[in-house]
Parts: sequence; structure tokens; C-alpha cells
Amino acid sequence: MDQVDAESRAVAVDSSSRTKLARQLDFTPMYNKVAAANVVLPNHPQARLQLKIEAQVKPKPQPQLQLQPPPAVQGVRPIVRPELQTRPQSVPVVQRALLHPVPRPPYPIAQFESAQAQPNIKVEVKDVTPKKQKQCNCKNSKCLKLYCECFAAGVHCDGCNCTNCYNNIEHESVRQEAVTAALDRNPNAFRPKIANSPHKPRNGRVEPGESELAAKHNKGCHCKKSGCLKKYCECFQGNIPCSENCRCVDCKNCEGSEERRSLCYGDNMAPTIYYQQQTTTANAVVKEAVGPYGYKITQVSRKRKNPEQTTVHFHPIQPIGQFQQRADHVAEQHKLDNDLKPSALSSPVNALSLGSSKITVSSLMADILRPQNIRELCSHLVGASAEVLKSHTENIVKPLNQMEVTRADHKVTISTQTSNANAGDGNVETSVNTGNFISNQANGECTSDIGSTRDEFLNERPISPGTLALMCDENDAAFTLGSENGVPGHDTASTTNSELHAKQEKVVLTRFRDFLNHLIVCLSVKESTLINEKEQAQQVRAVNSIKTSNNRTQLPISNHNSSSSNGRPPLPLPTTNYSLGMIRPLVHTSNHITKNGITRPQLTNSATNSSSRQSNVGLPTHSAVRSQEESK
DNA sequence: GAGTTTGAAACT
DNA sequence: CAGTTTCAAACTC
Ligand SMILES: [Zn+2]
Ligand SMILES: [Zn+2]
Ligand SMILES: [Zn+2]
Ligand SMILES: [Zn+2]
Ligand SMILES: [Zn+2]
Ligand SMILES: [Zn+2]
Repeated sequence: MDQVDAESRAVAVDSSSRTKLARQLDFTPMYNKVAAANVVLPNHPQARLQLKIEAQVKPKPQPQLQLQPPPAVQGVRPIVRPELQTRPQSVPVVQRALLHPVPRPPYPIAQFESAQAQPNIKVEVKDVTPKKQKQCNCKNSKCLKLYCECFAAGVHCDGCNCTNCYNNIEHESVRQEAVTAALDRNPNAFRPKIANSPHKPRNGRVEPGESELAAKHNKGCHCKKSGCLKKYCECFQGNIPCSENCRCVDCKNCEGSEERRSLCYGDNMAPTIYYQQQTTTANAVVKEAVGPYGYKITQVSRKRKNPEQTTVHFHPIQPIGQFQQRADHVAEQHKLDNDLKPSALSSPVNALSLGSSKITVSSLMADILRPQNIRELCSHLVGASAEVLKSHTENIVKPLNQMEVTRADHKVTISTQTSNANAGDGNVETSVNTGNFISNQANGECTSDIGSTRDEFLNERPISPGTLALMCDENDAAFTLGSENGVPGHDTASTTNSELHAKQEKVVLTRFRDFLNHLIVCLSVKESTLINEKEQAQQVRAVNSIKTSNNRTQLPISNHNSSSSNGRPPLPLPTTNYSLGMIRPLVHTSNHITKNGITRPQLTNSATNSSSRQSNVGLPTHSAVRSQEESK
């Protein structure tokens, strides 16, 4: 029927369109609409990407985009090629590139959304993974309806098993019409369904209740039989808990749900994956569940309060909890190679955070190392990572040293009690600055909201540094993106990226090491102090009874010294107080760095997005109650 | 791989 | 907006 016509038309148009296609594939219309609101078009991610890609990959002026794989790019893997070309919007590409780490391709995600965000991503293509994109199997939609994942993701079919496919360059004009139609039906049709972040209100602060990171499915799911624990559920598929936007029945994917947890973290998540997709997930829901961070930690901590819900969806408002988890993926941190970070770091941190850290030590440590400290440590590490990224982004590669210097913003304080005299109030605080840390900064005061969030980490699943790093990345990404304008993605992306990661890792590990060293020092100091006291006491007694002098013992100390000497900053240990400050003790002047830099960018989300989102967020309109729930 | 189940998208 | 149909993925066997 009309198909034919369309087709013919398409063909006709083709030649003309081709050229344009190359750059555009994306759904322009959409942009226009969307963008219009925002105005920010220029950068459209896609456009950029595309351009970039072309440049990198190939000049490819040719009509048929697809075919040739860009030689250059190709190096890594074959797969890449087609996509690039084909997918105009590149969404996929990008994502692919970015995602690389992920074991499974997250899936098609379109990035539009990010108009704001994606810049960094661009990394690219070559980089790594070939990720394959998902292939559809459409038979009746011609791949011109959102039923088609390719179409929905904003990419041309490439290597799909579809029948009668019009989602390709050859039928671009028809395709465009379909795009337009889809947009008419739903202006957000090609935007990510899952809001990644948190959009924190632009106004600035995030409500306490709401975490900044809550990722939600914009429209929510409407599952009735899957309990939202199967991939039929978009929320589950996107690895996010159901939210108030959902109207599911008998939901088991609520935030605190045990089921959810078990599924998510349990086994599967294992180490493998963390993936994330980058920035935007486009509309496609992220397919592939991601594993949460891979670090597995397992248990440990207590579970939080969570309200488990029972049945019907109740979506708690408290988003906070999962923060991390979703943060990851949702956030998409782009890059970051998972591996390293999590694995390496996690364990240590976890241990600490958990508090599980060995009991033996606990008594001694208790005074010195407190949960809060750990949180701060985490923040510090994240901040450091962020900082690295930031500097990296700026292209200014500052020597790490410099960075260190820089980090003066955030402070971590650890209080220690000295057994000594003041015993009671012996707390002393030392603060350390670290780079700006995102989350903390978010709220001027670190503690409050984070507190809850972090508790979770600590208690529940401690966030591993790796995770932190991820989070960080996310943020970074965000801001990078935001700054996108300012920073044109540097091409070297791939290399840069790895470099970046290496740096981040280095910094994080280094700092963590420092932290541990300090901890050691503090402990030793404390220990020695205790010993001395004891000794003195004994001496006194002894004196009374008998002799006077003796030798003082100081065992551990020696060790400590050595340890301290190891490297890091010598800490000035006050005799009485021990501080763990990772670096220098300071007064608290707090300077929170505003993390403006960081946060801001995010805010920018495209107007539509934000607007829509907000509405959702603001109130749960969903009044409903779908009381009847399932009949069955 | 065929068949079933499921819930989003499309349609009315 | 609700109800129904269409659709393709997810899941099952
Ligand atoms: Zn298709
Ligand atoms: Zn396809
Ligand atoms: Zn197709
Ligand atoms: Zn659901
Ligand atoms: Zn849901
Ligand atoms: Zn649900």
C-alpha cells in the first residue's frame, strides 16, 4: 500500500537526503521540537557525534553509509563499523563506545537526551568495544514504530533480522515521517525513558527526601503480572526500582524490596558487569540489566530501614537508598572501566565502611574511625576522582601533585578520642580537603542528606571506591557534558579516557592508601598512648612499691613509624590527638566548594525533559491506585 | 527453534 | 483518558 509509495518516494529523496543524512540522522524533527524549548541546540549531541564520527571514521560522503566500515576505526572490532555509519544519530555509537566496559551492551540508547549531556561520551568509537548493538526482529512494523527497538533508539537497523525494514537510509524520508509521527504522539518518544539523574531541581537544592540520584522511569511501568522482576518491566530492565510514576501491580521492584535486591545484587551482578551506559539512555530502556556495580559485597550490613513494600506498588518516596546502584547505571557513567576500580578498591573500603572491619580492631578503631569518617573518605575519594576528571577535561593535565594541592575543599574529619586526659572530650577534629566532591557539595552541608544516602552505603552495601568513582564519573559526565559547550570533546577521547581512568584510579588508590597509612599512624599513636598511660600508671604504683625507673615500651610504635614513613605525609601527630586527616589538618573553615561546576551542568537538561520530569517528580500525580489490581 | 507471556505502543 | 489491538521482546519449553 502506501508503503510502496513511501518507498518510492524515499528512494527519490534518497539522493538528496543522503548527504544530509550523513549528519543527521537523527530525528531532526525531534530536535527541533525539543530543542526549541531549550534553545541549546547547537550542540546537539548527535550532531556532534556524528560529525565527529565522520571525521574520525571517515569522510564518508557516500551514499551508502553503511557499508564500509571505517577502516580506521575498524581496528578494534568489526562490529563497530556499520553502526557508526548507519546510525546516524550515533547514538549507538556513542554508547557503544562509551560503554565498552559493559559486558553486555546496554542497549540502544539514544542519547538525545543528553543534549546536555553527552559530550563526553563521544569517546568513541573506536575505543573499545565493539559492542554490538541489538538487533531487532520486527516483522510488521517496518521498523518505523516504537515497537522497533532500533527505531526507538534512534538508530538505523543494521544487521537486524527485521522484515520489510524501512528504518534505513534508503527509506529515510519515510523514516522521517515516522519519526515525526512518533513525536507527534509523544514528544518524548526518543528521549530516554529513564531519567537519570537526578535531576535535581534546578533550583538548587535537592530535597532532602529526594535524592539527587533517583533515577526514575519517566512514565513508569504498568506491569501486572511480572511483579516488575522480569525484563518485561522497563524499570527492572533499566535496573531501577519502580517509582511513583509506575502503576504496576504487586510490584516487587520497589526500592527496598528484598526481591529486587536479591535479583539485582545477588548473583548476577557479580563482578561482571557494571556497565553503564552512558549518558543517555535513550528511550530505550536500558536493556540489559546492569549489574550494579559489580562489586559484590554482599551482605553485610544491615538492611536499612526499608520499608519493604508489600504489594502493590507503593512507591516510597525515599529515593535515596539506591543511590548507588542506579547511580551507576543510570548515571551511566560512561566510561570508567569498571574493573579496576571496583575490584581493587572496593574491598578495602568496604571493610572499613562496613565496620565489619575486624572486630579486634574495632575497639581501638572505634574511636578513631567512625562511619562518618568513612563517608567522608568516600567523598574524598570521589572528589579526587572528580577532580582528576575535571582537570583532565580541562585538558589541562595537571600533575597529580598539583591536584593534591588543590584539593582543599572538602574536608574530612575524623575524630579521635584520646584516651588521655581529656578522655571524655578528647575529640579532635581534623579536616582534610579534598577536591570538590560532588555529592557533598550538593548540599552545603555534607551530612544531612547525604547522610542518609551514605548510610546506606555504609551500612548496606558500602560503596566501594569503585562505585564512588563511578558516581563520580557520572557527575563528571554530567558536568562535562554541561560544559560541553566549552569543552569540545577532545578527540583523543579513547586514549584520553583510558588515561583518565588510570589517573583516577591512581589518585583514588593513592589517597586511599594515604588514608590507611594515617589510620595506622593514628592507631599506633593511640596505642602507644594507651600503653604509656598504662605504664605510667603502673609505674606510679611501682614506684610506690618499689623501683622507679624502667624502660618504656613502645612497641607498635616503631612499626608505625615505619609505616608512616612509608610515604605519605608525615603527619604531625599531636601528642594527644590523633587525627586521621588525610592530609593536613585544618581548621574547619568550610568551604564547600560549590560544586557548582559540577552540578550545574546537569541541571541543564533539556527543557522538555526537565519539565516533564519535574512534573512527575513534583507530585505524584498518580493518584491512582490501581486498587483492583490483579484480578487474578 | 517454536510457542507463550507480557506490557509498551498504537489505535479507537 | 480508558479500552482494545498490535507488536516484538522476554520468557518458557
Ligand atoms: Zn525493527
Ligand atoms: Zn533493527
Ligand atoms: Zn529494521
Ligand atoms: Zn514494572
Ligand atoms: Zn516500574
Ligand atoms: Zn513496579
